[in-house]
Amino acid sequence: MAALQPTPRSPPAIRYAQLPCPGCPGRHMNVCQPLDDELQVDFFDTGLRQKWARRQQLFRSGDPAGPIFKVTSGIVAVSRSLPNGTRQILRFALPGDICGYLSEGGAYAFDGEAITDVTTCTFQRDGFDNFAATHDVTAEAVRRELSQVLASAGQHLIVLGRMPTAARVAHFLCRMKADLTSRSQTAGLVALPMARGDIADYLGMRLETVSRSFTKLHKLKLISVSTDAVVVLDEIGLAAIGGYPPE
Amino acid sequence: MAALQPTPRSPPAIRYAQLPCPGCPGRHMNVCQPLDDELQVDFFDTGLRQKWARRQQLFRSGDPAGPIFKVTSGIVAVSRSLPNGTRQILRFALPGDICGYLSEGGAYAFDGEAITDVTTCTFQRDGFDNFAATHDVTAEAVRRELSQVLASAGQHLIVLGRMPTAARVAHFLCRMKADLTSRSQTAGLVALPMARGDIADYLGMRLETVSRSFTKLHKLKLISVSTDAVVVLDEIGLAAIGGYPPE
DNA sequence: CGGTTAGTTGAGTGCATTCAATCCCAGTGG
DNA sequence: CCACTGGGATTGAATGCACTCAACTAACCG
Repeated sequence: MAALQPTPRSPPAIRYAQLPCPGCPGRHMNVCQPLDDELQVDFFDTGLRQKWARRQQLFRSGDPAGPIFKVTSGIVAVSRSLPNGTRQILRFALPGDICGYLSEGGAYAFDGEAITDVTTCTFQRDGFDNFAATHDVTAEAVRRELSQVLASAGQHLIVLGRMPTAARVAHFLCRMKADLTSRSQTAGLVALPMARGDIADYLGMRLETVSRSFTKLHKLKLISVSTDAVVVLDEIGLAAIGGYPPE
Repeated sequence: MAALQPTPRSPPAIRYAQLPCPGCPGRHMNVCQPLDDELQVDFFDTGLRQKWARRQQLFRSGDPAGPIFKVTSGIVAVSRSLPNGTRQILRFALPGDICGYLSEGGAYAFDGEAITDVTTCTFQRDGFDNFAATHDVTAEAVRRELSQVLASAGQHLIVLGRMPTAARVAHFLCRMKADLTSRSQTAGLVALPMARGDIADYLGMRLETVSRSFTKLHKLKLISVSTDAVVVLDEIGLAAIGGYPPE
């Protein structure tokens, strides 16, 4: 479990050098995207750049709610673990995404773990809130980000509740492909920086089943598999199995 | 399916008679709760009271995003159906809750169906947005409502992804009990206005399995079951099985 | 070259599903 | 008043999909 490897909570923090948002090139609606240059500098001046090693914990469910993290590179898994040792990953926060935002009774609502090496722009919570409170565009962007994440969680509920395992994997691949393509990617190549076990924890299945699903989709000539990437051979067919896009 | 019974989309709308929020007595953070009396009158003056029959659709995924609904009595299921006919209920909107808020590309993101007879306070979307834009407390309340729903969706993901069926049902009962207790309810009696099939669609299982789970929990002397209610006999034991509350 | 970690594959089990029968109860008409 | 009907709920039997446990392979690093 997490306790086995003592993870330093706060890596060295470097003050942002008043640069325009490095992770912003916008996949998503984004909390700093709508700001003009001057405001963006003000905003980022309240943030610190931090680097995190793979498998480090950025925040932990139950801990007093501290900073908010904007992922600028790498991937953070937002998750929660159950007493029996299993964990469920709720979402992967990609570059540009915010995580550690939700709190319940003054504590982080979920765990945040670096799936790859990660850099974040780290904001003090009250500074972040104050900025949002005094700048309408940011408040609006936060609202949109929340809506976005909520819609995505809704989709995820459908996947976990109503799809067989192969379909889940197919859906996941389509989703990753769509997410990555909007960030300029080579043809059908979908990078999979996360381990099989992480995908399993995201899709509510076992890593062996993830593996079997990959080979199954491979045998159907829909994808070509390697450890840390997948080539989508038949996007239509894959989307059909994965029920993607919705409807 | 839905097409079988032609459901009139817009039941007769009655203009709100400038009354204080009828559904507000606050289970939750609420979009009209934080307003002072005068503002609340202004706010509700922009809403219409509507009545909906059981199994009527308030809004439909894919339809142009129309009004936003505040449930004032009854229960609305927010769901999405898959091509194969199965559906997943994402949440039950109880009195005080907002639904129909999320949109994707100008269309409702999900379906909304009255599980019981329902009354709503219905707001035009842009009127609602304008009000939130010009009243900070409302904007803040919307943000909190979104956070609340998002945290709840996260919990739901854990249930669907990582819990066996009996635990899902136990969790569901604990949750319903907590929700209803905060709205003053008799001892251990948990009302279940929704059908078994609805519970199944919410918990990602079949109605037969829901039924079996009920009898299983009954045999463990944790609950006593009837069609439209459950008596919780052993709250501790039930919570233990259902992993509720989280952690 | 040995050791470690991640991934794949195989065999067997079990839990939830499917399909079908039965039960229960409220509503209705004889 | 009671038999009939229909929808919802429960129960039973059999199937199958995903899980568990275990062996094996591949890649990586010292």
